[in-house]
Order: sequence, then C-alpha cells, then structure tokens
Amino acid sequence: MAELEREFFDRDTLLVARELLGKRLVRYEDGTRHECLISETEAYGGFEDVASHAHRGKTPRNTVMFGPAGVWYVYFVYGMHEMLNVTTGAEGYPAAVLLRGGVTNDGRRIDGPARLTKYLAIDRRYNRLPAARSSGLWIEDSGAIVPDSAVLRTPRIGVAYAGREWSEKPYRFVLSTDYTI
DNA sequence: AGCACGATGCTCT
DNA sequence: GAGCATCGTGCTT
Repeated sequence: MAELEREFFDRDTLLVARELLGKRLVRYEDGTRHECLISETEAYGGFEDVASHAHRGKTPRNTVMFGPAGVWYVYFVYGMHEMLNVTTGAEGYPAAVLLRGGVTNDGRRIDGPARLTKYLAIDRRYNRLPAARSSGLWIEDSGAIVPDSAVLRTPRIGVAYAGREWSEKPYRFVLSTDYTI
C-alpha cells in the first residue's frame, strides 16, 4: 500500500486529522510489522490554539512542532504515557495531529493515546524522526474510503485548562464504531 | 455505568 | 514546585 508522503501532512491540520481516519499506522522492527487502522485523532496547532503545546512559543519539547510536516512528535506525560503525534502544516507553523486510537487486524479497538502507543510499542525514540519507512514508523493508505457519515467530531479530551473557547472546539475526529473497513 | 483517585516523571515557570 | 493532550482500580449508585 502507498506510504503517505510529506505532501499529505503539509496541509491544514484539521484536514489531515480528518483524513488520517482509516489510514494504517505501521511500525516495522526486527522483521515484524505491527499495525492498526487509525480510528481517532485530534488536531492541535497554530499560535492561538491555547490547548496546543506550541501556544506559549518554542521550547525544547515542542520544537519539532515548528519544523516541517510529516515528522513524529512523541512526548511523555503523567509520568508513564507516551503520546504519538505527526507534525502538519508549513515549516515555522507549529501544528500536529495526536493519534488517539486504532483498530487491530482482528477488529479490536484500541481506545486512548497511551493504549495506542503501548500496543505498538512506540516511545520517544521516534521523536523527531520522519513518518516514513526509513524510520520504521509510517502511515499507509489502507484503500478504505471513510465517508463523512462515519466520522464523528467532538471537543478534544483533557484540555479543559485551555478555557471554554478552545477546549470546546470540535477538533477531535472519531471513526464511528459501526463503520467497518 | 460513573466518579474519584493515585501512580509517576518530565517540562517549564 | 505545579501541573500535565492518561489509565486502571476500586468504590458508589
């Protein structure tokens, strides 16, 4: 299947978050493919998005968000969880999509960003690496057509600190449970 | 089924 | 030193 190139990610963050639903996330290591379909995403980005890590400017942690699109941004929270994001948009514009859930090849749903990274054994060693085969972690077009009727939009999870305006924006995209590839 | 809470370490003020 | 883009457990209804 076709690997998603930088051009796919070098677009509006909300569009990328929407279109990542139904795509295949693949990690390849030691001759084994670990993979699942992406079923939940969230868009973070721009200077004004108070919920975004980049809102207060560039720091050592979020620097990768300011770089080119199609690069992994993996960070550690709550003392135990790895969060997987892909950068989007033009260089200099800080934005990324958080991958929050997947569906395994046997149809099991992996709900939650920490569960997703745990399932695929993804951690900070992928931070700053390209979302490409060369890094061993990439995203493929699965061939699935995901119609708008199968996509739910809701506010983002766990960002109440950002205030009502930004925590209530419908920047979370979920593949409805009755949709099967 | 839903809420409260503790775990645990890194990041930035 | 505070708080976090979370999750599992254990308790209440």
